[in-house]
Amino acid sequence: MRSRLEALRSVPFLRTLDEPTLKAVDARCAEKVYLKNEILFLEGDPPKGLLVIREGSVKIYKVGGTGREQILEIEGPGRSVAELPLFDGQPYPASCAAIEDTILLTMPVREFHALLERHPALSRAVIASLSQRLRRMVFLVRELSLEDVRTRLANLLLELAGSSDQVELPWTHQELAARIGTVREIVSRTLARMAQEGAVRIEGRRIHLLDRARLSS
Amino acid sequence: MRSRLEALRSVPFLRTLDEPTLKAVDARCAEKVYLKNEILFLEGDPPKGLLVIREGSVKIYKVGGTGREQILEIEGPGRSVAELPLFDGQPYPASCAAIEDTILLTMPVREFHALLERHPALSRAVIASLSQRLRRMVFLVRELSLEDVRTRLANLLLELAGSSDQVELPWTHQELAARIGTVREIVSRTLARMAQEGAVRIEGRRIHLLDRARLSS
DNA sequence: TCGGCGCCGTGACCAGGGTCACGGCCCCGG
DNA sequence: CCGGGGCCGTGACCCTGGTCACGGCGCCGA
Repeated sequence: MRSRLEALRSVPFLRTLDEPTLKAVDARCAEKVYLKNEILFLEGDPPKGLLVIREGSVKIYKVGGTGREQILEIEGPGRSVAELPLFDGQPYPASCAAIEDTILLTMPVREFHALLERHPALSRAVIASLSQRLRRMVFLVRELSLEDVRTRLANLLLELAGSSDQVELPWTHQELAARIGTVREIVSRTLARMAQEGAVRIEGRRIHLLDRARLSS
Repeated sequence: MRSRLEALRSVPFLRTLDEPTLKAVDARCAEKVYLKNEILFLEGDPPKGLLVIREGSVKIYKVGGTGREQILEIEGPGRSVAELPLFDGQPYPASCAAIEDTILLTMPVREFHALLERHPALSRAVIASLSQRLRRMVFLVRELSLEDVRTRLANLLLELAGSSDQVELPWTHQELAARIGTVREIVSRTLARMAQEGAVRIEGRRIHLLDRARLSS
């Protein structure tokens, strides 16, 4: 992710804007650096503006009474986060923290609303983007409610691998666990079991998917 | 819910339309009756149009391999369902069935898209509506992942009761269970335990909330 | 070089909750 | 009036997965 402009341009719904408009927007964005583990905002906070990741990545998550953490979404460069409060004026439904050092652009709330009013095409793009998010949440609900840990982990691995037959795990077991709604130990054990069954081979942080059929069984 | 027009008018995002437009829309809507348990569409089906409930109610749900069912949403008169595919062209992410006899209005896909283009305010309202849904899903994820059955059931009861101190259960235990991601037997047992603890009193289908504090503990 | 910290693996334990089976109740239709 | 189907309550059983504890490894900075 080179320039601020590039970052803005790669946000799905901002892509609909023409170049001059984008430049104007760019000029009004503040930039801020967050260190790994630093918190961008907490559940319940009032909207801060439209946040666009220029570099790094962040997690959107909820924490429960026991301190366990459920990650809703992880976003990387060229993605925006936490638009929800912008749209409905309600506070953030979840918290957000940097999972590595991160550079963030912030577009003021009013600026974004002005854009929305002036560019009808933007609204349609926003709708598409929200639809995406909603689908992901529905998927998550389905998994949490109806699938066991083994299956959820397998699905995550398959998703991370894409069409390749190996994954370089981008996160710790802790983070994997929070993503699929369980705890570190269980991820560790489940991976071990998968390896033992011959479904995967584990080389440190790299995982080879040996038998996709067996994995998703 | 008297007339078709009233039904349309009470859909949150259609409210933004002026009366003549709404009448024109009304004229182009098909009406259909579904019997209890009849299926409106299945996960993966292509979009059928914008569906508005005139009378009755439906559930949006997912089913898992073991046949268990997770309800995502229950919608009643004056609400629309399954807009997602309309917005992003993808197939339905979940299935939908009538939980009682239901009268449904169907607005053709193209008609809705035409409306979207011609009425910018509609887009903004749609965004608000989607945001709502997204919030509900986030809430559901949080509960499924981080709360136990006792808590989820208590929350549901509190939500159903609103500010009243009693609820007339609108659904069977089976449906309650599917809503909070568990099974009939557990709901039955958990209610019994709550009663025994003095948190509620159960009179058939009617539940008195005796001790809200103890309930949400 | 050493000490500490973050991450990972594993064993032992425990409990929430899912499954199965069965019996009772209520209501409706034949 | 009876029979059956839908719904509910409950006991017995078991297993997934969460908790606790501990030890090992690798890395980095003092």
